[in-house]
Amino acid sequence: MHITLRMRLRHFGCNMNPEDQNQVIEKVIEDFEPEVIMRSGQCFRMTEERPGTFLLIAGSHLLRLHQEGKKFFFYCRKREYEEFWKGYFDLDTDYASILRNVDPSDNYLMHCVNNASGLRILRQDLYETIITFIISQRNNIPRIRRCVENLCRRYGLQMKNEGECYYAFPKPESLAQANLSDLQNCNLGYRAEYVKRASGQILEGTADPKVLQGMSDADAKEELMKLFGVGTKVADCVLLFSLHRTGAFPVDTHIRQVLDKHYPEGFPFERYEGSAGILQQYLFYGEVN
DNA sequence: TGCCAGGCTTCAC
DNA sequence: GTGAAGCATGGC
Repeated sequence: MHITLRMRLRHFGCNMNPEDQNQVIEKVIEDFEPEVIMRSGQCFRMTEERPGTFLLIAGSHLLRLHQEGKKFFFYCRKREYEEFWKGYFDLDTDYASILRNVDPSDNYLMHCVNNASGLRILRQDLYETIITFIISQRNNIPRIRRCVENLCRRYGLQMKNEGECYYAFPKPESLAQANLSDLQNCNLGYRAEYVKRASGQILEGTADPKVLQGMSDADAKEELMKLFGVGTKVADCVLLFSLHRTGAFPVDTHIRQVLDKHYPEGFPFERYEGSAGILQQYLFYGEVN
């Protein structure tokens, strides 16, 4: 498969500046399963084009990723891999060492961890994570994907990658100034107003990423919850999936059911201080897949 | 056809 | 501070 893409790469890259040219970056990576990540409900713009080949748009970046066992082929600029995608997928973190701390007598958690081997907590763009998880509320994942795609096609910048057109995630300016009924036409329903007003607040300086970075988890959560349409659950998702605060533990209807059924005495947060959010994601994956 | 979805804001008390 | 009501839409 990667041979075909290499040929395409040569075709499109023939007249390009080498700096702007995609390359095939080959890596052997442990504990990394793109399909599991795609189905984990963290990101909504990742698809499997064909078995083993994934297409992902994050912010204004586009990546085609091909997998052959533990060998991965990243089709992007080398610099983009180093400065963006490696961090995005959290590839410098040793997940095996984190998972070794899972209580072996906790059969359910052990099952979930083994069932979602290769899951990683992404480091997504702050604004994109805020908006996509505002859209996620009282919504199902197929419809969230459609809503986000509608939003990107309507308000995102059209980009080109070696002749291939795609839409970047919209900027706060675009969504803050958007006509409310146009936003509703993206099938956002009542969330359209949340998206518009939260975008306006972000433009005015609420939830500034530089400010959030210096805050404790609790203070950052409080700051995020100043955004219209962001409550405790969405704030926890942003803390976990964008700011990589791995102690954040979003509780939605699925996790509530898991906790009620498998942890009637309470989830052992004290054992997993600082990493409970990672385990939450394994529990979530087990529940929805 | 009806329930439910990675919940939130508003309002009454 | 707490609890109930209302909210858009489509997947299953």
